[in-house]
Amino acid sequence: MSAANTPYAVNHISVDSVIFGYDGRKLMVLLLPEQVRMGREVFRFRKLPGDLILREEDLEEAVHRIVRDLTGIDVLKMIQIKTYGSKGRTSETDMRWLLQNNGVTIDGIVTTSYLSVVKINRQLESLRKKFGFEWTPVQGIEQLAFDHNRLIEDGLALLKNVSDATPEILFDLLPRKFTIPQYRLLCEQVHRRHYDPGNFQKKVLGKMPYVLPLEEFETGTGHRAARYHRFDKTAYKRLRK
Amino acid sequence: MSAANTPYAVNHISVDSVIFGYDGRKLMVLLLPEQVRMGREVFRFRKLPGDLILREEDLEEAVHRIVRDLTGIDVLKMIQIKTYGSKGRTSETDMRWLLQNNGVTIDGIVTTSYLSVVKINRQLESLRKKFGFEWTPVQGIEQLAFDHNRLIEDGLALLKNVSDATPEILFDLLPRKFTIPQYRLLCEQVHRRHYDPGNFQKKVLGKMPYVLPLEEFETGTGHRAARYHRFDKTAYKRLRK
DNA sequence: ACAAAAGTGTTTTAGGTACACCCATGT
DNA sequence: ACATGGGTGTACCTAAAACACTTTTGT
Repeated sequence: MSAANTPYAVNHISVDSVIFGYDGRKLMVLLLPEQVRMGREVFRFRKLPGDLILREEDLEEAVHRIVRDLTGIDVLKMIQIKTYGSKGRTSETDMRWLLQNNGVTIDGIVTTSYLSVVKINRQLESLRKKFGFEWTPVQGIEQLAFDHNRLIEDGLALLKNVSDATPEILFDLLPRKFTIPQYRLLCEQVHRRHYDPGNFQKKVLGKMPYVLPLEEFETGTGHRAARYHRFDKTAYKRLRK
Repeated sequence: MSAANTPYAVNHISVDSVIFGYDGRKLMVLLLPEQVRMGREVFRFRKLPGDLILREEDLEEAVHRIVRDLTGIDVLKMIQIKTYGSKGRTSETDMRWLLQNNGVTIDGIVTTSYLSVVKINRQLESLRKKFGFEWTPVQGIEQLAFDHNRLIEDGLALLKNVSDATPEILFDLLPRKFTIPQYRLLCEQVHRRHYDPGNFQKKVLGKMPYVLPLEEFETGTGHRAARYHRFDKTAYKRLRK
């Protein structure tokens, strides 16, 4: 049904972004609620922020623009996860197949996914209310639109790999002031394993001199209060040179 | 200059494959010689095997087909490296911009690169002669067409990461019979570091029970002959379960 | 005999794990 | 007082590194 005169596939390109957040207890992923009216029925579902890229737009530019438009968030760094061809994919491609260009039917949509992380703070909470996005715990996520569950899995796997090579990314996820147990819980969720609390404490304090103790402690815990720490980016970069 | 009636980019998709080989001494990458006539002048250059994908074709299908067509090689496994947008890329996009579909100018070409490895054996050598591809040492590679130097860099980085998680890939690169020093040299080139020969030997023999010694030795070396070994896939898989 | 690389053995070091135990806080 | 998790100290185990030394081969 394609009207083009070459055998080569003609595609639109879309980008989807897997944005992780951490509320101090659980690793979360950012989702957008959507609804589609089909006659009398209304289907509700949630999806990752994403859209088609525009002419004259590079992939990275596009994902930054789209995330800003859909969530208000100006994400600093995007890491490419993977590209998914149009064949054998779910209804996302079908749904947008209608898009035509001067009678040339698009053969499909190729999707490239990106990983990013954000600190959940007051500013971000106000954006959440304004734009209506939602944080969902990565563990026990529901069935999502399209193949978005897979994108999240692949994104989480990449987050794990990246954080091995570049611990910095996990501190971008933590609040400015955090406790070692909070950091440990985050690591446990990213690496899907358990860490001994005592050993973890010692490793961080002994091997990560860019994690600095503050004179401030948690309150209202029902047990000994944990000390707050902060991530010193300058010391971190100096160490990595 | 685009005649389409939506703001969305319309692209062709191309795939390029970075295929590594190992001759027992040096890590090599497979390149195809090309020449383009521009009036009286003939430009010669080398490039990675790659082409545009066809309608109704998935990315992986396409890269397998293209590699088979261009080199005769039926590669078993392809690992996606990265996708490069069309904007700000070099002349590859320009060169093929001419491709049009019913008056709709394509906005650009998005390229996805794939990593693969092959054993250089007699069968492969005969394919090399038949299809005219060339093996080039990864170290000290010349300036290639388009952004192919970058693709190779990114491919090598991925090979390193993959081989950390899955040592098997390096044995796919080694000949069926190999010596421990050959394996060590390969690891040194992939990981860009030096290994102590004695320690390396012990690590392989002690921690990799799927590397089996043979009753066969190198000859004509000018020094003590190294023992040949082989990779036992069955034992390897059993261990990883 | 000698050079040169294969291969073995020994020692040291660093990092991870297990776990006992003390500390601080809310109920 | 007690439960709960924060945090410290100690012992142990394993893997990696350093390096001395022996073995084998071609010239």
